[in-house]
Amino acid sequence: MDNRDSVQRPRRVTINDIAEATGFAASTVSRALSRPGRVNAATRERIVAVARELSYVPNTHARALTSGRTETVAVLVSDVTNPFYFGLIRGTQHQLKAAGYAHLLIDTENSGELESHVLSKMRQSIDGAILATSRLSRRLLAALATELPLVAVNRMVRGVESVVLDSPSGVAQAAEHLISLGHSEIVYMSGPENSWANEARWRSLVAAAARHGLPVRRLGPFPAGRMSGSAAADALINTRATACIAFNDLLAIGMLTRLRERGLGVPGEISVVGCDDMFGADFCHPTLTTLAAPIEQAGRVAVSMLLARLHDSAPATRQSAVLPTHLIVRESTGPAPR
Amino acid sequence: MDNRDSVQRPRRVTINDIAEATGFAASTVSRALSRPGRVNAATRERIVAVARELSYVPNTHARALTSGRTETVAVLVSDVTNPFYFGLIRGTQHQLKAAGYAHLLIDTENSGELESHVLSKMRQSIDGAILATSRLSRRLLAALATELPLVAVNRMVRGVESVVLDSPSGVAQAAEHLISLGHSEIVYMSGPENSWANEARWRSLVAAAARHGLPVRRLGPFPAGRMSGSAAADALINTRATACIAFNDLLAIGMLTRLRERGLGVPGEISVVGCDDMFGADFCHPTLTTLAAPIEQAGRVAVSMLLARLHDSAPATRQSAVLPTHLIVRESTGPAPR
DNA sequence: TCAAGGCAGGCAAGCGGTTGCCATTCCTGA
DNA sequence: TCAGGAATGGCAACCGCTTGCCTGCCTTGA
Repeated sequence: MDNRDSVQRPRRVTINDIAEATGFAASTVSRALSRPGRVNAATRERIVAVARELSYVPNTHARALTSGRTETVAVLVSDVTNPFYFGLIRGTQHQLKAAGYAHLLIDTENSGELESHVLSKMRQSIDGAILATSRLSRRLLAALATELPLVAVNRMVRGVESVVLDSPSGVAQAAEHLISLGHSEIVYMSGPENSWANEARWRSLVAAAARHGLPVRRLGPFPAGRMSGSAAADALINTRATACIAFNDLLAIGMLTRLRERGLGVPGEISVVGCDDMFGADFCHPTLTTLAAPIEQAGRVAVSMLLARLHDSAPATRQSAVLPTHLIVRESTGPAPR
Repeated sequence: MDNRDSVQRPRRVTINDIAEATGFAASTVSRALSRPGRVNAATRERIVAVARELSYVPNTHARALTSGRTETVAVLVSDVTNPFYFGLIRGTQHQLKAAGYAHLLIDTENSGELESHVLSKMRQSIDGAILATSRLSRRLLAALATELPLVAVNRMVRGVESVVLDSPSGVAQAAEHLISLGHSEIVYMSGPENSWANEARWRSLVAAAARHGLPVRRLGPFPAGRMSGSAAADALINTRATACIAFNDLLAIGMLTRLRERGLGVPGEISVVGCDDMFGADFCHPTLTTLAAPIEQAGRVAVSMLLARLHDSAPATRQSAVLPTHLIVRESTGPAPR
């Protein structure tokens, strides 16, 4: 077969080359390499040695084709360039690499449609998927989970394994913090409506404020980007409230910029709390008080759960893991103005 | 074949199902789907209709196995969580998605070894690769390029297609800027030694300073992370210089933090210029004067070059593309102290 | 001593496509 | 009228690996 590429890819060494070199059948080579117990130890050693010598690399596609296993896990995030995902990407990546799995990172661009489309299209090329902040409906998510091993991050749905960050307790901490600083009303700057985390945060703020008999208000929804910060800040100023908790740090940082533009002092006149402690929260100005989430760990845990599911045929031991969050107080919060 | 997974993956529809349903041979179906010109228009329409009806999804692995094409491009970055890569990731992603290619993002963890290892292991699963800031040696890079279509970003090597950012002119602009502010010595805060961009920037700074008969100095190397900023700042303070250009924004932002800790005013006492205009450069404190690079565009261009290479059997029309950079002046630079 | 069973290895049938080559059919121009 | 060729479709051989099943042989234990 001639190759019209300018590039000549040298023929790769296959299992058959090893078979020929060792005198064993290809099937034996295959077993020696992927099912150690099935062949004689001496045979295996021999085969492994020759394989190494020829620098054999198994062909993923051939393997996937017959076995159905691809040793690949997809990680779906709604926006790769949202720094919030850093930790997640990092965590999943490490854990997957350690387990010898490939890491397929997919940006779903905040679209549930794209998300499910990708998932169905990819079904044959991945062993499982980790969905970070899925935009899918409960029903759809549950349905997908029956077709493909899935772990959701920051999304809790019956029938779907998940790892979630304990925002409720974190938001409660944030609320207490603001209340202890003398703020008498807390405004929640809402993120995208189809975000589970957004609703979870809002609900826990409502609950926390209720415990203190304080009013809360919700503004938004705002797209979860820095750009939305301006609109959010303007809306906040308009309420004359002195403290807010923003859906995430991106939004909070955007607000900080706008508040300064409009001459409002933070934390002098307004206190701002973010969520996620993402990259940048510690060097923006003023530095941001925020809810730190162990998101990298979440990634690791999610991978562990998924792999456990893939390896043991047993169904999940636990349906979901909850990771603690805690408040990091920086410069953006202070006493309420008198 | 029974399936011991708790999950039942329904048998997927194959090309044969379509063949059966339409009465054509599998080969015809295959052609209708992947080589439109090769079959009668009516036939193709019929087949495509049935395929859609059965919601047929071609099996990537089977296809890759026979054709060698995987419709997948790997994008290697030295650290996914370095915001500098945001634009690159985004740009490559869009362009690849538009072309129907899958985007395999790989973190090489700053290791050339890992980089070449991944590349050789992946050879059969990808059609080509885009190497962002490769840590590979010239020789190795050139060798790899003969085995696999490659486009390097921010790295120029004979025999390897590349898209580079015109740092020389950018650094020159930065130098002029500092000089015009009255600074009489510019210090370069060096990044990793094995970074091509690092050397390129240093060389152009030397050249620019020489044109003005001014001295330059180089400190470092410092790892390209925010953490290294402290060491860099301390080293800078020690030189008593009043202006520096940092290898990248990450380093510059790290320095800003440390300089403030040590009570040095920026830009009052020291001016700092970063490189890349990455996420955060516009909201750190003070906001960072930096060299903006159209990195997202670089990603797009890199993908275009690679795809052109993959599609036309013709060798590259141009070996490398150079993208302009420009200085964005923000708050971190100011007149030299008298 | 011999049946039963375990171990190790080989055979061959795929997995789901792609593609070189061949057979038909029909069109074209001399 | 007929050779030559384009258009269209089918056949079958793979691609590289996995795996169900079979065979031969060696252990074991009654």
